[in-house]
Amino acid sequence: MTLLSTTGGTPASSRGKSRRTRMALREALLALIVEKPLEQITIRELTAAAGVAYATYFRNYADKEALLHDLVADEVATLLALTVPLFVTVDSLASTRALCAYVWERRDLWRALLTGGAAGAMKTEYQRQALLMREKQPLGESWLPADLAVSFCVAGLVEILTWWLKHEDPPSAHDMAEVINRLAVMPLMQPDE
Amino acid sequence: MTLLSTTGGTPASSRGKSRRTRMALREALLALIVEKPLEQITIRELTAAAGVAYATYFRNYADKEALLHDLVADEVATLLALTVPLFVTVDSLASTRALCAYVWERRDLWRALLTGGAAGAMKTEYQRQALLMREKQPLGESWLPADLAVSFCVAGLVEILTWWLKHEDPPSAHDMAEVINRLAVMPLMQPDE
DNA sequence: GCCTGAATTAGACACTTGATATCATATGAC
DNA sequence: GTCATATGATATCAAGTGTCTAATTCAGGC
Repeated sequence: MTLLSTTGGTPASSRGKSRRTRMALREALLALIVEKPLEQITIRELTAAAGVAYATYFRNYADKEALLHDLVADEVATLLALTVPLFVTVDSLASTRALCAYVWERRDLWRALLTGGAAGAMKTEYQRQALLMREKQPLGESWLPADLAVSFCVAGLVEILTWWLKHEDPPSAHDMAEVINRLAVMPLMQPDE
Repeated sequence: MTLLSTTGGTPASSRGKSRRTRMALREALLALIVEKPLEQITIRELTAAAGVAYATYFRNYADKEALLHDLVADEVATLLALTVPLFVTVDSLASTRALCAYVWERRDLWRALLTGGAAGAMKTEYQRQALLMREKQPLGESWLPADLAVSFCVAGLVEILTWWLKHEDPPSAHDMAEVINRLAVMPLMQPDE
């Protein structure tokens, strides 16, 4: 079920020791990224938190950005799979509720990724994957350019979800689905004249 | 001791040499930020591009972030003054057109700030100032929380403007005003039932 | 249970960069 | 011209990245 990182460089041995190393690094980064952006996290403190030697980091990742990208890309793929139905289904509100339910269910993870120092990377990767998806499955004609629609929708989604998970007394997933639908989904539809 | 010559706030020197230094640094940063984010710009390369000594940078700005913040805060204040009318006027579309006309008129500046490495700082500062503005002039009750409305609107505005200025064959300001109004302004209004 | 190769460890190392300090020089206001 | 002030040029420190080497550990096949 878990999508493994698709970092090409390492041979088939990625099931042994180095897999555990990478998992430890990912979890350590996830814990650190909650409080500060990547630039303020040193590789030394990251490896210390993961219980891994400093030099080992560079045998698994080329630089500091590579690990964050790995982590973010995997999780975004899951989120994107729940985002696509918003626009290919007839009942968009139901799909939006499913999306919110999932985010709420894993709110610890998404709070870390969205409200912490990975927010920028999240939006960038989300948009990148969403634009790739659009090319595969082109939507019908619309009153606004398709890539603008994608960029706006993703940016709005990230913004609203971030606000939600940052809030100390957060509204229910049901209410948030209403907000998302009204702000980031419905406005993209063809205006009926 | 004349009040006029040594006006409070900035020392009398801000009309002389150091003013020219700061202007040179701002323009150099503006040129460099087009291609890469602030983290990848070294102060040594910045001062070289500005034609000033390395140490001089720190006599004018506390650290690396200060210059970018200075630059961004000034321009954002101008943009925000044109953003507020979108929500306090009856004819929001007319205000949106004025906003777009201004951005188009100064498109070189805004292309540098929005499509380059300052995009993140732009959004952050735009939202920060907009939230301050909201506290001074509280809007009426709405179906969604005021701070979420501000965050979403600013994020959407930045996203759409960025797309516009990145585009090689950009639509007219008039058309973009229509898009902005439909995506980032109207959806926030009270739904009529 | 042992062997073998791949991965990790630990430490030192060169290099880049942010930020500070010092002193001589140049500039602009009066 | 004088004088306060800003700048130029340079040295320096601290911190962090990325590389390298040799010794060590570990997983899995025999």
